[in-house]
Amino acid sequence: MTASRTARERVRAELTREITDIARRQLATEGAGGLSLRAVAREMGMVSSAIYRYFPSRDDLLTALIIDGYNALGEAVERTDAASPTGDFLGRWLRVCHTMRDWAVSHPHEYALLYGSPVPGYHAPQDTVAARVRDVAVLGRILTEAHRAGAITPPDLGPPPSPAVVAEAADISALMPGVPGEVVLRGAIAWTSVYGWINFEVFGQFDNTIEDRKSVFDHLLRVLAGTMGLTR
Amino acid sequence: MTASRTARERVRAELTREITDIARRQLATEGAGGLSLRAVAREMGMVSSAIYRYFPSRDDLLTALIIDGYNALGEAVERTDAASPTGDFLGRWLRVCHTMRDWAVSHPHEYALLYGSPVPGYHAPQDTVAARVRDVAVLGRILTEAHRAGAITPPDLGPPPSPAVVAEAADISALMPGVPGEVVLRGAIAWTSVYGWINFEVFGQFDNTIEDRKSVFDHLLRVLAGTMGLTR
DNA sequence: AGTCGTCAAGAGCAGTGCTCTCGTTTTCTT
DNA sequence: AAGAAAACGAGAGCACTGCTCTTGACGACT
Repeated sequence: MTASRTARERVRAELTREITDIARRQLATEGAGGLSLRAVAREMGMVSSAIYRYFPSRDDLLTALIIDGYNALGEAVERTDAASPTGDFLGRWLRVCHTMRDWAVSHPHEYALLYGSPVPGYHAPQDTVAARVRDVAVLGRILTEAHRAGAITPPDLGPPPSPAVVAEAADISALMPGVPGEVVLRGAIAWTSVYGWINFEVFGQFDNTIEDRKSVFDHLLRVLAGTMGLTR
Repeated sequence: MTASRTARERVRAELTREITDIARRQLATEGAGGLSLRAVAREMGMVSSAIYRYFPSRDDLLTALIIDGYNALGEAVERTDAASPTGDFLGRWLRVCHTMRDWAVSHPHEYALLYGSPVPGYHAPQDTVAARVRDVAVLGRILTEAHRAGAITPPDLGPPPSPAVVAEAADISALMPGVPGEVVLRGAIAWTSVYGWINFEVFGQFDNTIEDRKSVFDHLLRVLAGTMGLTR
């Protein structure tokens, strides 16, 4: 009985997947604004209204693509970290961040969907949060393990954060049990710096200014490791 | 003679200004994607095709808004720095960056136009570069003057940058004559970190995570000052 | 076997950027 | 001052978008 029901659901799942695949291809070439439900339908040989059986609106399609994007990025990062020697904390930090940058550079439009300006009229639903934290969770794990191994000694770079500021980062601290608040904040700073760089690079702010961006990015990562006090 | 000619050009300039004003208001409420030439024309009591006498395409209107945005941000930053005591380099750094963040938070859609993902199908023409460097020029001035005053002693945060990496930042170095390459790079890193934070904040990445963002941002700025070696 | 839900298709609505044409008005030239 | 030239607003129209509603056919469950 489930077989027949599955028969229908299978073709439905397949069509849903085909829609997202075509949409992702359109997204990669045209960008988020150029994503057109009618064009997707045309490419599938369907009529435009039929798409709405699978995605109630354009925003729902975008949401699916966003979740897929977070998962693709998160999976790439997780795989990189899993392939690294556990005790090489500095190396893990460098490789993980390079993976993030590589992914962003090779998927600029998808990256823009995740970390660029929100699409007009679109507000991300809660469904995305689970997939969104995969990359920051990896950083948290690296810092936590490095701290346990005594590989973190943050340098003195000015006045320590006030308890109120430390408290503000409580949600991030939850990802790094046992790590002191100052180190958590340094990690968050490094995190925003990395994405700040990637944003600038992907969105063209370095055009005609910096050419060998991977090398400068690598230097950025090492300076950030220094500010976090990640020594090995 | 110029009076009569000016008569027409004056009304033209006035209408052009009215168009950009209405467009900016639309941009502020709807975002870049919701900017509609027809809606602007409607609000002016014109017919849509008349707008094209003033802006050949929607992209040209966007370009005008982008240039205006860079100038508004740059002017705010310059005014802040001009009002600060010249020798208070750390204070200038803090105030200038807070001004940038304040502007971004209070003009999120305009900010998104400047530093978010590029508008679909839109490629910034060269006209924007002159206005775009006003804020980074201010940072360059602060660092240059601080360096001359001996207020910069960058801490050791790992291996120094290779000559090749320093050479990549030549265009940025040109803004800071006499400043050593390592400091220039630290400055560029701080710069990308600041905008990385602002991006995260404006684009909603800190929602339900960090509440008192100004305070944490202030801490970020002080850590970055320490990274640059800006001590006073 | 009959009923009910799912589906693709088509027409249609309101909106968009943009083009072209047509009189009118203003400016420049002779 | 008169005529040529340029600029202008209005209107119709094209191709496109997201989305809704209805219709008729097919497949699934009682």
